[in-house]
Amino acid sequence: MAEPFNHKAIEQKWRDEWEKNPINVEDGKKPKYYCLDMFPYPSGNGLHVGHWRGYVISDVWSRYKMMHGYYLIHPMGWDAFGLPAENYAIKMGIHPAISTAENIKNIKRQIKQIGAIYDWDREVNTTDPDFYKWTQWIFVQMFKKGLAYEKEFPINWCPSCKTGLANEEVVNGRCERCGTEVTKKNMRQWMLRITDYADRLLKDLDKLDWPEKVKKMQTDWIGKSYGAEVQFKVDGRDDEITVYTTRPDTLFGATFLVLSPEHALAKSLATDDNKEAVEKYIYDASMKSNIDRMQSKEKTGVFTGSYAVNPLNGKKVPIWLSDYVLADYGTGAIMCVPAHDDRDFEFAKKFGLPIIQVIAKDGKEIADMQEAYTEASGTMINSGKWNGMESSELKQKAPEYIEEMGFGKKTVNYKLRDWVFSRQRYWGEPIPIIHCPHCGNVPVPEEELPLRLPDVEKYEPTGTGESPLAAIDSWVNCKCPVCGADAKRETNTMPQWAGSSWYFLRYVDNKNDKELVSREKADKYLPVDMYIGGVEHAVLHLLYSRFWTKFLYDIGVVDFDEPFTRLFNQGMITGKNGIKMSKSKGNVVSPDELVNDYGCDSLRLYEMFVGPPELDAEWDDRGIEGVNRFLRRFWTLAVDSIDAKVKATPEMIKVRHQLTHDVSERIESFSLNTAVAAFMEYNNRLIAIAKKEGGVDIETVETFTQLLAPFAPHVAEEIWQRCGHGDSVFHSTWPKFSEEAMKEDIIRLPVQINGKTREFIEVPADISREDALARAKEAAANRLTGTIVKEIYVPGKIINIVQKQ
RNA sequence: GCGGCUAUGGCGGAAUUGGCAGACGCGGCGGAUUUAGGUUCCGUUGGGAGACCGUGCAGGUUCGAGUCCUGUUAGCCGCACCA
Repeated sequence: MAEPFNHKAIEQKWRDEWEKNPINVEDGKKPKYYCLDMFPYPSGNGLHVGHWRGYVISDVWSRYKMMHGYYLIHPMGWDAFGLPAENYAIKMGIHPAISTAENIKNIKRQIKQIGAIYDWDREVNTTDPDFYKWTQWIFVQMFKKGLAYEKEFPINWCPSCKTGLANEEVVNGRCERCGTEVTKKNMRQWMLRITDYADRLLKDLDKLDWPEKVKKMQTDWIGKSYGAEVQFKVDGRDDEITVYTTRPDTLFGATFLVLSPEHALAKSLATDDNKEAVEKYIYDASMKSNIDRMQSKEKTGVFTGSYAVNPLNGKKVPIWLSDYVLADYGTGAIMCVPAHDDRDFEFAKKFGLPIIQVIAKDGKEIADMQEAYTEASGTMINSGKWNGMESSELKQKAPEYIEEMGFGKKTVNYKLRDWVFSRQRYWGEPIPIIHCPHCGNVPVPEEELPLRLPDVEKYEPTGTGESPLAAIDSWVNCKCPVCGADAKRETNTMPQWAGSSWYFLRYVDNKNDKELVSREKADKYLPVDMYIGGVEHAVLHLLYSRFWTKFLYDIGVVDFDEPFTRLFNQGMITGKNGIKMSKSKGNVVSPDELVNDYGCDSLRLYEMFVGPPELDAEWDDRGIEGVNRFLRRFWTLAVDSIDAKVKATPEMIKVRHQLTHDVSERIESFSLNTAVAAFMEYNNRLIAIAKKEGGVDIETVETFTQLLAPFAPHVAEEIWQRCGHGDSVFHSTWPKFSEEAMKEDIIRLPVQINGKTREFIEVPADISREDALARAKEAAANRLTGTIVKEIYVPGKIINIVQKQ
């Protein structure tokens, strides 16, 4: 009898052994494979079983790749700057530098329990000056290229976090971090010109092996649209109003203009009669929060009293203000064609403005229009020289016509805004800029980087719009590096997304003090082949990283312009009833106890077994019993079989090939839950065989062990050693299967009568159609009472006999 | 409102190109071992007494539909006046 399975002893033994003799080593010949986890921010709550899942997925995949002969880049690090870390520090009353260090220690301990094959020599920490030196360096390069610039304008402001936010950080009008309603605040900001990259960010999505969902989210976020800008002269004045439209084909149907209340001309367009109402409307709009503005679906508006002239037909159209027109999209002004736009239709109805149809639906004008006809299909009517044209065609050509006629031009618009890059917080990379009264903004000289974050006593956000750094005179006051005059440092810090926008590059050369990454190492190890993490970063981190990578490509730091070739989003582990695990809900399941009771290998297996890796799964502790039972049963089978030394039977060989096939295929298609099911199924089969034969042959034990190794590395390594191997199972080559050897000789074929399964026949796998049908008819003779009208035989699958009574 | 995903036993979930629905596991039930409980092992487990019925619901295509098509409902996620 086998000795009992002692997970603690086995796991400890191999943990120590792998530490002493690392198994992932480069020999200069192996190709590289870079499998990356989204690195965690060091939260004070530690890891729960949901965090484990992603790390186990990436580790299974990494080890699987390793057994295919790759040298792995599989690093781990800490995203330790930013709001989450700082808010936690403030809550606990501990300096963020200290709390961050403590949390990293704890999480690192927990991550090590996973038994993943991380290369800790590559570890990075975004708060390490040796790391953020390069974050600052990238900013300086962007500044030099004109991609980082200062601007004063109303930005999103979180009153709770007391800092400005990027558009990407505002979710449904609330702060992405704390859920507080975001307000507007007019502030001087550092911006990054991500919009310069909009087209490339959009186009290059095509070459990525990413979930369609994420690509779509980025596409929508970038929001490219094609249309035209059209200039309308203000009647009786010199001013012009430029509108942006995607439907220039409907220009003849424009019966009024609407400007956003923030439009530069809004106030001055008001005639004396309307002045009061207009000013009140502008004021009211300025007091509305984003959420109010989003929630009030009912259109509001005010007439300015002024008119514009439709450049196409010379007609006077009234100019209105309304907050449904966004100030920061397009030109902040639109031409309204109520007949062919839902919003314009609603507005026109409410305020009694004329509706002119210019596209004939199904060849005629709509008699009693109840809703706008928004499709660009139909013949143009009421459109002067454009009459008779096809709308869809005109939509394409109109921008050029307008350009030729000289009152507008073809344009492309994006929803993507430039990245608000400064934060009025302490815990971030200081922006390396010096404000000189003579030279303007001057970057901190590169040789002076890193510009260290000074130690402060008061690190709480001030709420005044100034960073806590502004209070440190000795730090703020400096000399201009260009002219030597008294100057002041920029006191804003970078957002939490700065370090994570490029950290994956640093892993491959994390000790380089001359360069961000050496070109040699970048060429050798980058880009990331597989990136694994949650979907919550679809438009934040993943968009920013792509932007920074493209920039680094442009300045020659790296030779690729997309950082993550393949992306996998794992589903979330939730508590009962799909409720997100959180400390406040009290439904957090910690892995620590489970590791202690069942072992890391069992928990790893269970994490994979709970469901498809890409879908959310509800955690249920009880399920771990099942995988633990499997592991113990396999242990017994393996250890007993090693002793028994039985010879392989044809059945064992066949099962071994089938197992290899099934597991390989399921891992390859990322169906890790069914791969675990395959282990269990084949384990059951092999136990049954072993009962008959006194064990299974050593090669079958070895193969099973190799296949299991990515999932349960410790047990696998132990059994592998007991099979007589001196080297690690992870240095062995992934088992191969042969279709020939897998084949069953005799198969059980279902026989259907009129599509319903009635009988089964056992036949040779290569039986001919005639023989199969004959056997089927024989078996189902008493049911074949009618006339046979059709006979279907799908080899290896099914027989269906269709009869008529 | 628009877009996407999901819907299968008591539960988590399996089912290449349409081809035995419910693999695998949890839970349940019965038995063996045990002084007993737990463990372990064996058996059983969609519903129905049965003909049969069963993949959210209603149709359709097909010899055959969980899978394809049309419509519809519910839940989750994303976007949300982007002209």
